[in-house]
Amino acid sequence: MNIFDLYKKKIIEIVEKAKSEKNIISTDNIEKINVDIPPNHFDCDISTNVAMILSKPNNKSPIEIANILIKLIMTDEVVENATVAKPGFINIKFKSNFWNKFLKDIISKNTNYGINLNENKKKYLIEFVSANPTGPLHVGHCRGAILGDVLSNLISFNKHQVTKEYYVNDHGNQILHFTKSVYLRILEIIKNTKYPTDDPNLYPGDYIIDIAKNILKNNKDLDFNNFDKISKKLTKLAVFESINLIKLNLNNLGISHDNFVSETDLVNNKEVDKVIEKLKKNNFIYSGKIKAPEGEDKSKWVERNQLLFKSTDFGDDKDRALQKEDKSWTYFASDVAYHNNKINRKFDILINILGADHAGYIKRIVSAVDALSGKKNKLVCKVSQLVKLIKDNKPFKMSKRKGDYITVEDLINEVGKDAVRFIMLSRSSDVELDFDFTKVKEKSKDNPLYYVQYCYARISSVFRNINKNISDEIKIQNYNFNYTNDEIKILKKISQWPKCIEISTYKLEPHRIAVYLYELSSDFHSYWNMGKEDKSKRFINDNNIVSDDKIVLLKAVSNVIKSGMNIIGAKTPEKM
RNA sequence: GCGCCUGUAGCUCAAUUGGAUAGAGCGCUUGGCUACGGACCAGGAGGUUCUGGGUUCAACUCCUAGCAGGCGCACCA
Repeated sequence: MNIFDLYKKKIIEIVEKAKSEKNIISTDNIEKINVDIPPNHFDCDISTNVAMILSKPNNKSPIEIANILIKLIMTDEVVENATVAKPGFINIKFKSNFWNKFLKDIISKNTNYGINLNENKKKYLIEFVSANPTGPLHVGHCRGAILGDVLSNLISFNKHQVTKEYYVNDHGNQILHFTKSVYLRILEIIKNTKYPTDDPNLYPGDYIIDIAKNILKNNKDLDFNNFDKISKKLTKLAVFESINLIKLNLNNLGISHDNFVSETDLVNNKEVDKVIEKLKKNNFIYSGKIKAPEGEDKSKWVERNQLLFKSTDFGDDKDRALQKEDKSWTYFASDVAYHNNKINRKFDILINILGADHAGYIKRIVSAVDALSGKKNKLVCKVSQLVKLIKDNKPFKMSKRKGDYITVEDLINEVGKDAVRFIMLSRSSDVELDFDFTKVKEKSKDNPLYYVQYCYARISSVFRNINKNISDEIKIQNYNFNYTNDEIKILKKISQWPKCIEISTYKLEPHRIAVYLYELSSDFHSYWNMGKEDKSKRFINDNNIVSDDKIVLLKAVSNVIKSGMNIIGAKTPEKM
């Protein structure tokens, strides 16, 4: 149960009652009230701003309103005490039987505790990674990949339906250069011709050689004498190899997509032509010229007459080109077709995860979705900022020219999948992230993954000591315990879990989960250490028994850590 | 020139969708292992939340004008 939602309803009931008894006149803005967590130094469990909200419509001071309301709040059977604080907050402390009810409920829910069932179930499509299929994933792709995956976990944790999709840009010039690179590596193998290293269009990485070898191995009767004749076939083969490489990388990160949608297929199926027609009909397309941006060297600018989409109608700074000079479609044009395809599949919410370097692309694609759906379909774009790699306090540089960038594989081999996932989520995606190799490998408080896992392992060890398993179901007859303030501190933290889930989902900010788990672990470690001086706070007593109230507490903490780590996609080992 | 993101303790970052006395880790400093797991804990010092204006009972949060850093701004994808 979400005690904040629950008590908000209660407060509204109380306000209605006060109105019917003519103690207050107006309940305007009542939907704006909050039930929140009070700051630590107050000895209470929840607080509400209701008096401040009702102050104006009733033409009374918040303190006056609060004093009227606390009399009614005090009559609630679960309330021990209600007080009014400075600007007009009402602080409420529960009787200890309240926490018993709370615990009984969350223990029965197991790892389902925290699911937000207030919303109607929706169909989500989340597109993420979508890296060019020209080689393995590198660190730059990693953060967005994890962000997308964890958002999917979060959304499906809340019982919505999620489809995870990867858009394969297997069309256009980049792919042509890529195919050419593979081709030249093949020639290098079968004809011993030297691979040109000075052509900046060609891909330098050694993995191209592996792709060439694989293609040769599986296509023994293919004739490689004429590039133009086999380029289409070769592109298909090379992209296939590349995507397999990427799938492997993703797999090692614990990520799997439901669909891979091919750009070439969209073009071949004439979906681009169709969507252009649709936009033309609705008057969003014209033939015109784009002006050079201010402040840049305009001498090299070539003005061309081309097919443009009126993205400025939707707030973009310029209209966007759909067709190249040779009349082939631009990347944007086929992406518009792809998004039309998404709209036709009737999702409620579309989400795209993009890297910081593509942030400038958002307005035009959102504009396209607005135009195509008549603003009925919403596309939400989430940007993940750069990751700065640091080793021994020095930045770690990669050179794209040499193709010596650090791959996802390198990263996982160095620090492990779970650490990569947890660290990438430990900060808001809006800020650049320092990924410090040295620290991530440390097994200390510097490393939040271990800190949280250690908490779970400690709980496991208690169960192990009494010959039980942490995942065993527990059966308690009567929830009739008296928790101390130190224990209630942990319970209060646990009570915030549904709120954490709700906000993380609403704002698409999964880092809040990592932060929360760290804080919960901190509260737990703190309590654990109290047991050193105060035996009553140890979980296992002198007779090697764990009392029921402590079992329940342990179980509640471990359930939340378990489900949080499930969402993040990191393991919770019972021993470390 | 324009757009997006960021600016909070010496450093790296949080801050409950506008709440009360802005919190963690690292670093500095004092203390705690015969211990249910010390991969841990308790205490101390450290702040004009980049600046100015505005909205609000209430602003790190929203609006506005600046400053600084990052990313981007053609038919690349």
